[in-house]
Amino acid sequence: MTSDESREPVLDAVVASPRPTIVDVAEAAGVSRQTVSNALNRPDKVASETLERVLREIERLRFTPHASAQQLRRRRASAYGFEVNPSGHRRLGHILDEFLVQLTVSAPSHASHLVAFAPDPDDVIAGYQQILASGLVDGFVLADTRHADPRPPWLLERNVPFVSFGRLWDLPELTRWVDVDGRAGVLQAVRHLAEAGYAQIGWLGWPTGSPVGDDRRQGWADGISGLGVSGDAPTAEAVQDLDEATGAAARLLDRLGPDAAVVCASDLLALGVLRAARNRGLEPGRDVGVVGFDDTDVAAAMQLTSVHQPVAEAARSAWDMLVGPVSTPGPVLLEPFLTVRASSRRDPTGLEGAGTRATPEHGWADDPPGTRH
Amino acid sequence: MTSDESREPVLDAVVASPRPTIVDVAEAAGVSRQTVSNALNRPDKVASETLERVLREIERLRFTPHASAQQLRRRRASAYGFEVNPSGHRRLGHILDEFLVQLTVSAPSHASHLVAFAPDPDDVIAGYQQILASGLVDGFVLADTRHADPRPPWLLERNVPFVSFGRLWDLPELTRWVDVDGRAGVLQAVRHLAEAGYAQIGWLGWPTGSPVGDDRRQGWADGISGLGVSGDAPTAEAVQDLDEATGAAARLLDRLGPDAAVVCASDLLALGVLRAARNRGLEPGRDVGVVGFDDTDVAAAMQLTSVHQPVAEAARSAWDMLVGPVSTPGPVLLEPFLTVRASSRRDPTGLEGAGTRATPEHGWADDPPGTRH
DNA sequence: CCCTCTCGTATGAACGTTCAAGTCGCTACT
DNA sequence: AGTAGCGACTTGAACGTTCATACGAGAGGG
Repeated sequence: MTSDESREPVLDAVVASPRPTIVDVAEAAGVSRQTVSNALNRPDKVASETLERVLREIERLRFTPHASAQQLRRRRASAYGFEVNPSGHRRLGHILDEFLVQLTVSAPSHASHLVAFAPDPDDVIAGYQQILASGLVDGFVLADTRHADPRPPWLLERNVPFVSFGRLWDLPELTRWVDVDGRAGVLQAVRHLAEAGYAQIGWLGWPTGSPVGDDRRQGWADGISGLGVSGDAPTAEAVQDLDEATGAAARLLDRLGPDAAVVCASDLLALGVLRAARNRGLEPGRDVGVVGFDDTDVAAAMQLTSVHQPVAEAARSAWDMLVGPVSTPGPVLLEPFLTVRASSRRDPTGLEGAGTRATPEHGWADDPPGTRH
Repeated sequence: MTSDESREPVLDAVVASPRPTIVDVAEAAGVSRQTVSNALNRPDKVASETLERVLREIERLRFTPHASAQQLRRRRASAYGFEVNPSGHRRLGHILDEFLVQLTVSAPSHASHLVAFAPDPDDVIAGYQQILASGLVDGFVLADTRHADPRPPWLLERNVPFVSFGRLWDLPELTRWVDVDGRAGVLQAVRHLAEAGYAQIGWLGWPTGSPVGDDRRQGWADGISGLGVSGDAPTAEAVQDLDEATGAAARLLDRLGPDAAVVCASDLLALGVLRAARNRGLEPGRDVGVVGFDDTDVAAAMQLTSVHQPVAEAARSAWDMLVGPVSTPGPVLLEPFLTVRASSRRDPTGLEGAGTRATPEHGWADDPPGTRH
């Protein structure tokens, strides 16, 4: 209203290109810095008329708060570190890459962003220490938690916020994780195969001892006993390597009767089954059912039925847990779903192509009526 | 030397946990803020004795400069945006994911870091605009440049630093890109197949019109004519889809004589050839040579010879171009290399497993004596 | 009528650096 | 001898916010 105390050369138009500051907006709207700040951060504290005027000026001047200044003053980066690995063990499947993408997609709704970093493999903790000490990030999203992982204890000790994608098997008292219920996924696979009419369902997994692998195998065991199909339920083991898998699959097929199916702990292992089957003239789907795990693009390419992880939902949960109130979520265990393709269909529907699709093809849309526990 | 003007309670030990600031270091070393700053940023401006003392205190107090404060004062974020996409077209191969990882690995040596962001697909530019206006990033690394991509002109107009992974086909005057010489890669593949003794070498590519695909095809054409193998050199086309590829491959095989080989524009297309070959009882490698492109993990899994892109080197070049002096690099075109697997070996060496390896297996170590133009 | 309370807004200071412009002492040129 | 120049270091200010606090006006209570 009273607008004649500013005697400096007031220009109506946006003068130069240098980014406008909060002070420019304040002057233009005839209020103080703080009111502009409030208009953005605590709109309820500003009289509605003033608020409107300020917001109008913000729009007109195309003002965007300067992130570094906010970070400095707020003493918070609103950023989180995500460790990426020069794919030594970039096994089949970029679940983690996809997880990073989904985290990034969800970041804005938490007024945060992600900073990628690659610690020295010889001293991973130092990498975390450094990026944290610089104030570049407030915390971390862990993925690919190893057995006896040094990171969770280290972070815990320093009170650094973090969340893990993948259960913290070593630290049962910790609840800040999201994971996908591998057991439930494999259970679904077993039921699906039983319904499809396969006479016998075997398991091809990793050597016992890996928590993830054991969990998935448990799903198979539960499925088998639940069906009462019991009788004979052969299993085989192979490490994550195609040749090994092919060999193990061949031996497994020897022990399975006709019309059998195999559920696998990974798409790569499943690939081994496909290969072993073809080697003896069996057509996947028609002659032997095969189901993989992870729904990698290889699975899509090979028309392999596979258990799909709801990565987008996992990312959302991770954010909630990371930035939400300390009280909120507890651990989250998500139910995966099956992407059915030709490798588990006995009917010859898909013969002209390579299989029809009952489920969203690439699956990447993610998250059906996603269930959570 | 003179150390008795500080009368405040001087504590020798690190007192509280709040992060030490440059002032704490200054006091501890008996110098001014600016000298500490200089010790870190312009060591040549500091007397060696003082320098040593300051650095010692920095170490002792575990001082790390506060990134936000630096960014604010320097008016530079030393950060660059990298757009990630919710993998609609996450076709076979995570070249881009791997590129992101390698960029991240190289970031520290340029005193920079990467911020991932996912713009609204309906207004990509707005996403760039916003993250830029907030001062969170100084520039961008583009990847997956589309035809008629709006981003390069937009960035150019605003003088925003950027570099592209992938040629800027639309803007020949722009030189700030790194790319992999697809033509040269395919040429290598053709020569390799000829040496291996395949009688005839066909091409399975994408429909004409995509710059990348046409470039790769040119490598095949060059290879064929260079070898004088000429005569009959059939080609076929398919879009990036396994069924299409399998069909096209079948038709292509019909037109090829015995002992022929096929070079493909992608691993997925090559997968189609493998499949078509097996459908008619041909053993890849022994009966028909197959080479793919991208050296995805699918290629590794299927023992498919493939052209490997030196992604790590590409990332390094991208950084050089992005943060280096305006004068430096010009465009960089990197030579890919061939990862040879069973699918292009006529001898039966690999029969017990699935093929022996002449080249670093997973290839991810990247970058042989990487050649650059 | 005075006192207290609340609401809306304003002011000074601070966050932790680096820039720009000093000061001081010494050397070396004219 | 005067002074310009240089090297080593210091000081005030600024970067653009938000925190903590203060202020003034009006409402409500005794």
